[in-house]
Amino acid sequence: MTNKKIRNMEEFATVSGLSRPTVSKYFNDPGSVRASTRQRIEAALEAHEYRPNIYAMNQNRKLTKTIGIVVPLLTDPYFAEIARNLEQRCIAAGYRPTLFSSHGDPALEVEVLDTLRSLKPAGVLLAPLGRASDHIALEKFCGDVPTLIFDSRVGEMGLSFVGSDNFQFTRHITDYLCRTGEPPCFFEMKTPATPNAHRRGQSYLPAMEAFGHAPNVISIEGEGWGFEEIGRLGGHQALEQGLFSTNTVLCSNDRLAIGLLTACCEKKVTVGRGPDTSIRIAGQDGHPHSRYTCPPLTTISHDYDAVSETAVEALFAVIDGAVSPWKSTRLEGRLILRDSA
Amino acid sequence: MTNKKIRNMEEFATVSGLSRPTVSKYFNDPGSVRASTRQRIEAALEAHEYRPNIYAMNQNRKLTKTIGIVVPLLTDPYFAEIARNLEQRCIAAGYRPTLFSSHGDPALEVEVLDTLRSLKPAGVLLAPLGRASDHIALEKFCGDVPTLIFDSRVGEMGLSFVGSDNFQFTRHITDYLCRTGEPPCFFEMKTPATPNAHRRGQSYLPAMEAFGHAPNVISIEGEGWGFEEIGRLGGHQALEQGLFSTNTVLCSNDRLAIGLLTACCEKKVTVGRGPDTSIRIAGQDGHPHSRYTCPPLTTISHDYDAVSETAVEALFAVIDGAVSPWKSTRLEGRLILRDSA
DNA sequence: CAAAATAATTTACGCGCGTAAATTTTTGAT
DNA sequence: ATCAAAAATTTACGCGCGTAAATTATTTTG
Repeated sequence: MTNKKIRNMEEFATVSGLSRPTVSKYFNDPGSVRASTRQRIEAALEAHEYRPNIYAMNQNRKLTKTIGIVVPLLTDPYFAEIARNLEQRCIAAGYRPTLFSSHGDPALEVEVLDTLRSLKPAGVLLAPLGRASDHIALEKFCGDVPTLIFDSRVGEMGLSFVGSDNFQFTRHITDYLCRTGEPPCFFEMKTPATPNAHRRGQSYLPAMEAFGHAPNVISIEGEGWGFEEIGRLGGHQALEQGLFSTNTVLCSNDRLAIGLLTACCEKKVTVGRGPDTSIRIAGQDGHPHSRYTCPPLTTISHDYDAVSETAVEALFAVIDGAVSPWKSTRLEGRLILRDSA
Repeated sequence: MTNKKIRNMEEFATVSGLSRPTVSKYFNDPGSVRASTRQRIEAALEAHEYRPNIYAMNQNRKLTKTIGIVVPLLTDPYFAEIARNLEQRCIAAGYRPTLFSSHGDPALEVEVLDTLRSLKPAGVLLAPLGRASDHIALEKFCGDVPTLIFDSRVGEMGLSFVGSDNFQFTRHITDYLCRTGEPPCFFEMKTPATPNAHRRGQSYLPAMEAFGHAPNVISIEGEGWGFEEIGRLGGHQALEQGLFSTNTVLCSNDRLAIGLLTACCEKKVTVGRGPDTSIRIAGQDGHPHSRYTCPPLTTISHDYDAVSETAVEALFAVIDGAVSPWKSTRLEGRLILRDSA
């Protein structure tokens, strides 16, 4: 490393013995310059540690190398995990991912989108809040920025949708529960935040019918994104009022199940599939925490990798110029058998 | 809203009947222009929806309005929660927070810092990985960017340190456990990732001594940030080999405790403080999930709000020109009594 | 080895804004 | 009404880079 510091691309071009436009080309696409030229630049890069000014770079580009990743609630490990997955794929593809959380607030979601718009991103991976989202604002944003919707579908917005097949989720785990014991009651929020929850509720009915069982849906009160607490309170109520008509409960999602497990614990109701337990509980999502509940939670898991890869690939294809009609891709879940059911 | 779109600040200044430099002043500090001028700008702002180009703005500023927030692992709800807290405080203060996670990887931590450097942030709130961090790279970064270290202290880096008083944490909860039952064993990782864990281990010994009890530290194997799994595996081993000399276990942190709870569940060891339970388990951190374990976890909680506020205030003070010597602020934790101990 | 194809260079302009200095206008107190 | 202080304006320059067009150098091909 030499002593004098490089201030701009002009100076850096000089020390590497090239012209500024050539160096500029390199930074915008290292593959667009001759191999020998590339080596000279990379050698100079190690010797002088220069990095182009991002702001000056992006000012004149209509599209940057930024990818926005937006999730409804980053404190939910499920979204944190999928965000991490997406983030790493973006980096691997040479983009600069930037992470945003709507924190469960529709107004904040719109603000995030406004911020994102001014960032001129090459594309955005957006998991919307769902029901509470400002649909008009979302639609408008999708018109301005190449946006791929994931996790929660809202209309036919954006380039495409990638998520999980909620019908398959519920059908599959209901099948399992029916085959291995009493048929499950369905434990859900009365006014769910996302359309996924609605689909799961819808799917429960025919799945039960196929086995000739009468469905029993317990819809509990509760607003917002504090699912564990909602599940816990609703669980207490359901247990007290004897709303569970069988000894098996399928929860609309894992966080609700975690709350219900806590309620059971507080009520001294033993959970599990053994002979000395009184209730079976299953969730849906494959939440990162589900492995560590007591007992460990039987659930049907998102295919995190496949969802992430499909979403990212679809977005990159469009960024690279592909034109394809809107479509919805829904991936199947994998049953994870543990002790709770 | 009128039809023609504003392309730049020049045009926006024209429609609002002002000069560009005045408008520029407004965007850099709305309070720096006369009230009547401010109103005219804000009226025009609503009528024409113009937003200054961030890239052009930041190009000529040596310091931007960006605040970098870096945590070791965003998929850990503890860090996600504190990041959310910090984020909102930054927004409230008129800054643009940008979130980064090192994902438990020292190399990635350095990359994040490099990215951050090129963002010319007004300041950075950094929770380092700790032991695994590249100390030289961190030190260098702190020399370039106003950086406040939080959560895990590493030397005397940056402007200051804000975190929790780990000595008080362990002393306090050990006291509680000693007073209410058998004295606790201490369950920890042999090679912890953060200095906090080390302090807690150190603090356990004198706390036990004060009660005249012999300490018993169980140090388990395990590398990385998968604390629950490490706790679970270590828990199985400890239970099988009878390493817990009393019926009470204090874990170095909540995630380890969650893993131990799972191990107990898998081994049919009943946890709680009732007469019909065989082991008491407590954690440390006030992890967002600790309320929903089975049984709910007794723990000593970080004061999330106070830590966040202190950190943010300290950083803003320096950004606003205050000069103060490096100092370490450590806030006390609050005991949260639940059913596990 | 010459011609064609490819890569690099030179030259030149503009992006959208920050910002400094000098000037004019407005404000608020006397 | 008068005048000093404060605010806004005008003027002018520069930041660091993208990018286009024309030119020159290098590599590849037949």
